[in-house]
Amino acid sequence: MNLPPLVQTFVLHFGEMGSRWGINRTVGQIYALLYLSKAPLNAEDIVERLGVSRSNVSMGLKELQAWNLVRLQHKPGDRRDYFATPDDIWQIVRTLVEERKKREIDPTMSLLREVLMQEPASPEERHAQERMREMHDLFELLTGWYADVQRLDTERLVQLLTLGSKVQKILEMKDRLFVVPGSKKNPRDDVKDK
Amino acid sequence: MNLPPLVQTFVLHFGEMGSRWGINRTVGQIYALLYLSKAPLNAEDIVERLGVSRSNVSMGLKELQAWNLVRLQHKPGDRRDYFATPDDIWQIVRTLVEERKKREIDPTMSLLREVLMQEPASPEERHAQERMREMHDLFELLTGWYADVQRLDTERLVQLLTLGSKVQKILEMKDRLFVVPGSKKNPRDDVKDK
DNA sequence: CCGATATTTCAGTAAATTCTGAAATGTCGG
DNA sequence: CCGACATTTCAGAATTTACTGAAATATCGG
Repeated sequence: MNLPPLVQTFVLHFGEMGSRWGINRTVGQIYALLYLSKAPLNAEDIVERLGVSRSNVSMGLKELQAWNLVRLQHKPGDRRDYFATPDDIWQIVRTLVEERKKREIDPTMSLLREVLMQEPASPEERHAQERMREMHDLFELLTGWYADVQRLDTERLVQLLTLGSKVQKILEMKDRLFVVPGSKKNPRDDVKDK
Repeated sequence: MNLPPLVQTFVLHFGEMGSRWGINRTVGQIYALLYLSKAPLNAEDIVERLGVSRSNVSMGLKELQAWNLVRLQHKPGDRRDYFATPDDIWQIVRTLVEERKKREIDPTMSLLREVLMQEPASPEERHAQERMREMHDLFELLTGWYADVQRLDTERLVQLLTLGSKVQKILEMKDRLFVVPGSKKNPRDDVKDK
């Protein structure tokens, strides 16, 4: 491996982290390398820097492309393929979440919906179905939230995340401001909330 | 494998999904089984239902315990260990997120902080460091949001998630209500935002 | 302390995955 | 169409991970 020490540390770490996800070490390393690189790299560049075989790099790049995590580019007068990650890290996050949803959540939801249609043949199955229903509803809530938030532009998304749970406070404020006339919200209700 | 069809479908699916995470098939299956089960199960129960070796189950349970994903219980007059998942699915989510953070995000943040302290020895390293800084800041924002939200009780958390990005609307409303006196916000600013 | 039962450990094997080199395929300029 | 270069494919090798059975360890009631 032929990399500046600082880069190498990061690349090795992401190789290991990749293993903890479904992603293999080389793919993790390729991605990390591209992420840190100023200019796009071609396959041969990657081979030299990571010290793995050409075919391995080819497969790794193919996988990263399947995940929409790298962009293929070309230089004029050079017919090799160059690869880069998006400059905007938020775009990376969006892609990652989107792809994991597509591969993990969506199929699970299909399966849950299907199984929930069936008639339980025993109390045991009835209970199992209830549990699956809980999971289904949870995923629905989370994906609904995601679908909603995902549409925000980055600036607003950051705003929202920075707020965190302080949103609650604003909500409560809103509730106080727009009391339905006649509901006569009792100020002492606050005590209960504590 | 000796399971009601409906349960088996789910268990097999989670075995496969487990593989896509760092978790191996058997561990995924054990967890799925416990999740669906009404009563706690002992190791021998799991062996019978999944048709894997006793030692494999032992290791799998150990791993699930290390993840805090299962609770160990005992029945009076029975010295075998019984295992169950929390009844509250939100508790499960919280544990999962917490543990993944501990294993993946926290070590990555340490590494990033460490590498960011070093002096870049070349323009290449300087750029790499900038990229790492972006990642660091991103993670900081996300973990900050998480730390904040994680404290909410489940009811409020669900409220927040149900709202999704509608929070934005409320924020804008708040901004309009509490304009700093003298700032004279121009209504035409809205046009720019579009 | 003993025997019965439960769990864990671990060395060896099985299985799955990752990686490589060589060959095949694709693509360009001339 | 050819030759040079680029990329992909793929069978087998290397490595890693998962799994098993047997032995070791632990814990209980008596």
